Amino acid sequence: MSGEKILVIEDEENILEAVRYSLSQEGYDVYGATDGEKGLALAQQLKPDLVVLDVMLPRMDGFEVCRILRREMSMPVFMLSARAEEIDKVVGLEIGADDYITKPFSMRELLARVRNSLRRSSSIAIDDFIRDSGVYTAGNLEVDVSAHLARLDGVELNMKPREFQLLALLISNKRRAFTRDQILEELWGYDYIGDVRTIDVHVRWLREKIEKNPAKPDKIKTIRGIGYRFDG
Amino acid sequence: MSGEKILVIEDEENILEAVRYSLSQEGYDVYGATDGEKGLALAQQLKPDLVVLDVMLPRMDGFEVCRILRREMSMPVFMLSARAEEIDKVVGLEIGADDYITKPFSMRELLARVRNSLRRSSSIAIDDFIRDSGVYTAGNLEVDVSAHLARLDGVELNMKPREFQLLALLISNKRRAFTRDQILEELWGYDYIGDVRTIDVHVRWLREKIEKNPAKPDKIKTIRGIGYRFDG
DNA sequence: AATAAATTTGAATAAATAATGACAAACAAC
DNA sequence: GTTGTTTGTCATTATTTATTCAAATTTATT
Repeated sequence: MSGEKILVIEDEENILEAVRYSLSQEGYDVYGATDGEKGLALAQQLKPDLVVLDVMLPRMDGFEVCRILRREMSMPVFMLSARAEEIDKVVGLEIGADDYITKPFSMRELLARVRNSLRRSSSIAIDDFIRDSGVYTAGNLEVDVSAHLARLDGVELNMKPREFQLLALLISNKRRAFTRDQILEELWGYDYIGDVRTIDVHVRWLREKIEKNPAKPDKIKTIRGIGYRFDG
Repeated sequence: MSGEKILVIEDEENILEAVRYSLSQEGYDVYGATDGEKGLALAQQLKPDLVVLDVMLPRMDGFEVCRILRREMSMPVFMLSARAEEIDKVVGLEIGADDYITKPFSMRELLARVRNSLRRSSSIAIDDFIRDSGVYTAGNLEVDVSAHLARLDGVELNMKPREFQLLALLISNKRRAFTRDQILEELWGYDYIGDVRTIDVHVRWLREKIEKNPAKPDKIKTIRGIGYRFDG
């Protein structure tokens, strides 16, 4: 099982190890370097899919490494820094990092951002449906994502924002089963704290609008033990 | 019913008790410690599923405890801190907690986060091959893991969660014989306590759905003395 | 063919999960 | 602010599924 390669450049061993461990758990191949020069060399050799880069590094600081990386390669770069101000100083420098994460950060946050960033480029991606301006249809249902509009038998449905998001997510990934957790993370965001059963309720409302018989849905199917799936 | 073990390390008795009480109510087995050293010792002995850790502790501060825990074990660690500034003070020091919660926090928030975190880590085993989202076929049988769907002669089968997991495991490892123990470990988790004969029963349900003649199976073969094997 | 061991099958019970309905909180528009 | 709308939570009910156990059957071995 070969995951994507991530290079972590960080001089504090504890942080390096913690990050390395968490990312490995998620299935990535993680490589580490403890100073800027080594990190840069390793990056050039490995061509990782993503780089996590501390700002304060011995031998060559994170900004410098980032600048060079940016000249040569195009993977996402995440910068870690001790404090917000430290980053503020250089934001004007237009280093070109893709994301800044300030210490102390939670692993949860880092993982979520990495996941988000890499998802785009991976093949089993969830459609980035907000930018996606496609029109999806399924039987008598028609969903125009960019127009933010859904029609049933040609008549416009009055949808609440959440409902529409949910519908858009599901219909733009027909026949893919989503767990409630995936839906929460996708629509509510990784840091949302809430009850997964909320999803059930939204699904119910959605069904009332788009299903002929909401109790026997033929569009949004329940996958017991998993979640929901849109069947054309 | 044995809930998951949670260790709370917090020197303020009120908070400790409040947290302990709330978590117990949710069905977790909660243990408490009032200073860093005791907490660390208890953690090493208990191997809890999650640790809630105050930043300011007598005898050994939270970051130190976290660092050591991180080196030795891999459970999620939640850090509690008085305020954002308190964390700022130690910025540059060690990090690596899974989540930070700043005081004053609501019990509801803590509970929700704990619940989320544990839910996530407990469903990793199953996700393992859900992530492996191929489509497998064997004769007239077709299994689409990402859609969580199986078809026989083109018609959709109505599968129970466990049945599907079992089928997915077997068919994605055609011609490999699994012992009942391996199956249990793979699908139920290594720490599951239960009768291995349960597997037989699930195999039976499965055969009834996918075999022409369940008594003379040509897909899921019994390997006497060993277990089962999927033959294409 | 008899015996022992393992598996299949059937049925009962326990447990888990989802649908539903009612309510409360958050948010936006006025 | 007040009103109305949207969103999220919670408890209840209904349903489905998992598990265990024991009896019947099959298979291997002597």
